[in-house]
Amino acid sequence: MRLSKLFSQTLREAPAEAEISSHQLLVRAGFIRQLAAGIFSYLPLAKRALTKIENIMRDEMNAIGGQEITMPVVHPAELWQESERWYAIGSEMGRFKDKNNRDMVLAMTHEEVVADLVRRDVHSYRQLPRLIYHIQTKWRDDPRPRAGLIRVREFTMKDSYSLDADWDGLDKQYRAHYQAYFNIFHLCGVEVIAVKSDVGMMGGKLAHEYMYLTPIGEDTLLLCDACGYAANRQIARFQKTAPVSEQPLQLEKVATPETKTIAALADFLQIPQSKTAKAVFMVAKISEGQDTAQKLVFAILRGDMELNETKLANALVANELRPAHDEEIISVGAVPGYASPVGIPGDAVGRSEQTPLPLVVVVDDLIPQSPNLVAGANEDGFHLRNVNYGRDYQAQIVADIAAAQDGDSCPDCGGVLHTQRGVEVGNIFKLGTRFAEPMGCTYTDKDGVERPVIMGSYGIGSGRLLACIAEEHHDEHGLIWPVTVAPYHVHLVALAGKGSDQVQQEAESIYAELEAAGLEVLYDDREESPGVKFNDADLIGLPVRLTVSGRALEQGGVEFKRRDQADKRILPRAEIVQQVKAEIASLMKEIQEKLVEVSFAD
RNA sequence: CGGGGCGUAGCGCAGACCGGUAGCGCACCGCGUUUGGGACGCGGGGGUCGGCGGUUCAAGUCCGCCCGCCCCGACCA
Repeated sequence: MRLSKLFSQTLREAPAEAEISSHQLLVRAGFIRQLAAGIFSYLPLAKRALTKIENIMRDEMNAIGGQEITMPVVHPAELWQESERWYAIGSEMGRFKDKNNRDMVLAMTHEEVVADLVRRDVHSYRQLPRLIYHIQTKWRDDPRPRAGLIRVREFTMKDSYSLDADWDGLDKQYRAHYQAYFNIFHLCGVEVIAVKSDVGMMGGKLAHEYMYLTPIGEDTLLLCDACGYAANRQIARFQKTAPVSEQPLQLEKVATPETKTIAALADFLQIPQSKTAKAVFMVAKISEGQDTAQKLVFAILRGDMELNETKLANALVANELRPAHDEEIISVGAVPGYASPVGIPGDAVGRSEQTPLPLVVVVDDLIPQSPNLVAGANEDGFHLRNVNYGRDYQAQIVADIAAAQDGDSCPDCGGVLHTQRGVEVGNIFKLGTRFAEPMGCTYTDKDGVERPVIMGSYGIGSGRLLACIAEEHHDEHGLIWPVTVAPYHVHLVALAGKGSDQVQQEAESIYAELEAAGLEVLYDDREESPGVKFNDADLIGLPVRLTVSGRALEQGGVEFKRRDQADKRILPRAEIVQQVKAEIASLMKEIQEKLVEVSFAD
């Protein structure tokens, strides 16, 4: 490809809104252009890199028995109503009506369509197991797209769906993906760790997320160096230190003016925060079939702990959770800043605007073991000493709802947990019968018994992966593509001044030779100064740079430089093709060697 | 959805407080010089100043409403 003909242009300065390196560099190097918030065009260089990423995914999927298909981007709403996700998912789902006024859905993912295909075509155990996958555009109207390609609304994803007759089969396909995904990320030059994750809107039994560790990541992970425990903060467990047991003492009201926070309370009473109870009010939407009930949630934790909303939502089986307004808190008889469940009837009903809201009290599982806590008195300016769970109040739900924090103890080995940020570049889910049951995907087994198909679903976003590669592989001058995903392998720079036809002719013939040898070459044939050409080469970041110049020709060849190394050397004119091929092969080998068997951590 | 910021040429920005002919750098086009790390000279093109409404003799500038984009939070297969 001649740079003079390429549809894109490098920029000296990145748009002001680009903050992270991958975003700035991909824009400056002419890979991507933004159309709207979270919606991007991919120019030729990006398209070529994406195609390589996707082909790596194809190879690995095919290697574990995958068969590529394509499923639609537009789905009839009925399918999503059958799975009930039409009701469970809010504004994130793109909905519109067709010309006949029928509700339609823009695909966020394809479990429903897979289920529909399966129930139409799969009837016998002889048709299982199967693995199908596709690479398709999805739409998720994310409340806040950000960080360039890391978090977008329209994106392309490779997703695969495993279909099995039994749970052992699912386990096999799950483990096959577990390893295949490590292979894909290693081949793309991105180190990841697999962490257990929340199953979220997918439902299902077990899920792992593949996290690329980076400070710009939006997920917080808890990692244990001692035993390797790794989990998304959303579900991370930790060992709670059991408090020293005490005889329950008598309730005692104490005046605590202007102490509406736990910190202020502990300070005022000169007690540790662990001797206080914290009340957090949320409003949960809980779907009951096609109806959605709202409940006012009164969550109680020890004062030294933070609420983990995902754990709370899971304990409630809620699809949505938001902080309660003060009026809603007051409507059940509690006082914001001085609230506690003591004296609030368990069947209390509050009001949100005009709607009655049933109350549900949830306490963290450490609370019943923690005696004589200080909690609010539901009276402005007063707290209660010696509040004891069971004696003074009851909860409908006792569960682990506390967030793990830096320095907490590892749930598996007791070691110290630390937090790190990461970007989720892929995930694998054991769906089980989450979609097969409601959508009627059944097959007949050997004994003539009808059984549900057991499903798994596995996704990798290709654009996000591209961004993570760029994030990982760059320096102050520009991108540094791993050879496996580089849009081209060789950046051929011709430094031909006017009146130096010889350099131009040599460059042209070297370009032709490289192309003829099957090498992928980006040839800078523009009339630009050397500085511009070198800077653009560094910015675009192809693995190998060849410079044809009068100086190099005098030394008998062309100058060779790897983008990831500083040193340069002259390749003899006659050996250019052969040596470049050898270099590319050795770069490929460097990456191939990173492929390792990763032990499966359940 | 809450908090904050920003919309002036393709990109980066000035002009706005204090209303009076819309500017600078880069990029782009032409000619010439230059060619190993973002060259130089001369000439040139490109703007509904995010939109609508208001105030005014006069609005990029003042007022109101709306839209878009970015950041923090909420949310998130």
